[in-house]
Amino acid sequence: MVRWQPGAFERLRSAALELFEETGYEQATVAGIAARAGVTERTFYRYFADKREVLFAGGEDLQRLMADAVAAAPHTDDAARLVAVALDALATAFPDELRAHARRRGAVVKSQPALLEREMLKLESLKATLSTALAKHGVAPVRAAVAAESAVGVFHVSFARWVADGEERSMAELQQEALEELRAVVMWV
Amino acid sequence: MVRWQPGAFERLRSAALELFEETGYEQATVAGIAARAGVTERTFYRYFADKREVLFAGGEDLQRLMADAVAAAPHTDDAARLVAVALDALATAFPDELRAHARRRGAVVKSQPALLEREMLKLESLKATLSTALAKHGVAPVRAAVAAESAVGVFHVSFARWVADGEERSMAELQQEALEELRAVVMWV
DNA sequence: TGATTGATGTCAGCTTCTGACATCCGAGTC
DNA sequence: GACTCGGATGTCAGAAGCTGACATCAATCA
Repeated sequence: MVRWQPGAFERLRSAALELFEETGYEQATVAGIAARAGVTERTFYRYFADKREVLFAGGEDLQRLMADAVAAAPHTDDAARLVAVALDALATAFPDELRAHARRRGAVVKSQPALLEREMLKLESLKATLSTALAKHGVAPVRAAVAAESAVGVFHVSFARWVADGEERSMAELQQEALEELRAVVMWV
Repeated sequence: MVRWQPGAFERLRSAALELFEETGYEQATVAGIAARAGVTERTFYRYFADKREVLFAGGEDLQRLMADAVAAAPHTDDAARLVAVALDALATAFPDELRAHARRRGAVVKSQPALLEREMLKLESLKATLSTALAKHGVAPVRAAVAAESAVGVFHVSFARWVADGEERSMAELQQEALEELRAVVMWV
């Protein structure tokens, strides 16, 4: 009766993840996802820029969370301290309740280079945001850029471990450990 | 007369770069590139997996160069030393003669998120290669992963600067400087 | 009731990318 | 010189991703 039920966005996300799990990313068509969500293909593209993006919606929230945390940090140009603030903020975005869903999503992403590619672009965007945020605190450009690369690198490695089978430690713990490993490497030079 | 001139691969690469510069990446069609190179669209796809890839051919060489250098390094599990070896190897792949071409290519890549995305995937691949190479030397997995993230981060930042307008320093110098900045950040924690 | 606005549907069309098969050129063989 | 064989290319058809333009429907408010 009704032409459209509310929540098309969420329905599309769920439908896509399910279909990707069932048939594989490539086999699943946008038309198929849309049909499962009860809308047309055209509507899919009104919510998501492309087929891949349906798995990456909400990435801006993560950036804003991190950027706000750094911006609100006590005034300092100590890059290391600001990086710690950024990592703490990121950790809060991945509570244990989300791990099960993150694993499902991660399995799909890992299966397809095109999706890994998009994930890397999101991380690059995160790097750029962090670098800018650091620079606003007075960190010199090159130092800010390198710090952002390493910080997001720590996040990336930790996230991969957080999602890995059997892993139970929190993002905060894993990031702490990764950061210590980074220290151990750099100290030795 | 002749059905095909040798060197289709190089002709396609040149034609693509030129056309991208003239009309922009999105406006340029694969058919247009192929026509300019004197070949059909189908042949383009025999050389390059997709439209973007024409700007990234040769990435495997870079990986091999780095992997070989690390593999040939004196036996040690000192990650910092191995990272230095990897960065030195990477620097040799970017002599000043290549800078002009790298700038043209870089301008196109920077103009299009889809291309930036592919570039990030290549860097991710480089990270994976380095992480594996470090692990083969006995570096613990997490440490290897974090070290690879930071090392490729240093490379990335340095490469961006190397290609930037007005920059004249060598990749080796820029990487050295970036590495020192990284040290300064991490030391402070 | 009527106007307005936002979400959706419909449709046409371009482009990317792939599979299948035919064709041509060059190199070696007899 | 004729034959053959393999690699590179051309031809063709078609699926799927994506976009612009325009119509339609439902909720809201005047």
